Amino acid sequence: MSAAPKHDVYQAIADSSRREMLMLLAKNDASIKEISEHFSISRTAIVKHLNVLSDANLVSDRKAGRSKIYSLQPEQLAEVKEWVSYFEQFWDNKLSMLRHMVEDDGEE
Amino acid sequence: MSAAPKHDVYQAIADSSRREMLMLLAKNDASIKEISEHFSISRTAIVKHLNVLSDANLVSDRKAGRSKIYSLQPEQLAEVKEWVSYFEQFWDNKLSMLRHMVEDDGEE
DNA sequence: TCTATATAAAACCGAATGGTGTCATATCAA
DNA sequence: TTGATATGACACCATTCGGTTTTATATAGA
Repeated sequence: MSAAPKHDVYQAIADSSRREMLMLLAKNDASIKEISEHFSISRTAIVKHLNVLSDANLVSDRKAGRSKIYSLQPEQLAEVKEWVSYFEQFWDNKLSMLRHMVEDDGEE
Repeated sequence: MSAAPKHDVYQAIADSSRREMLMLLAKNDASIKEISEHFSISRTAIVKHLNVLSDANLVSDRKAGRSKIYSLQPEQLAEVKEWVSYFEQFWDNKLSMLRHMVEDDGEE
């Protein structure tokens, strides 16, 4: 039922600036201007990155006066987690066993 | 000490063909030809993808007669897992708490 | 109303990406 | 040796990506 993302989450997190933006938004919601202050690239470039994150449903935004506030929407990251989890058995058995034990409550 | 990857792991897994290749190699080592048979794109394209995976240290290869056999080398995926884990608290507290408990043995 | 502020929108650019096809080389097997 | 097989190495192509600058619009406040 979730909107089909134009950019998928893997593509969205492929860029380190975008990963930093997600980390930033994990701490606090922020306007475009506030986000820009943490990076050396232009505001336009920031907005493009935010659009990619938005297309991948990793952030949401709301208007507030003349600013646009972005919020983290991390649910889609669960997909990445799931995918990577498949490989956990190859480097850490203890953890993947625990995961199986714990995660037995409503997976599809 | 690990060789500095030219392509990073996030970029490597951004492409769905490359993710499929990793899944494939998780089941069995495979030659370029064998891998190619699972995809509709050209062998040349396959090789390029494998080079990206190799640059990111996600696969290794060995020569065997006239074939080149690729193996999964999943250690670098731990980095992705770690990064995504930071966000787990936002959608699953139980798991991230457990992770902290279990993972307390030698994380530098 | 006027001005400063925050964002939007568009055109442009070089480099990287994902793909192709062609030709060359190495190796196995008759 | 010869032919088929598996890979390597190029050159080429269209599109996307990450970035820029410029111009326009909306809103808050004095």
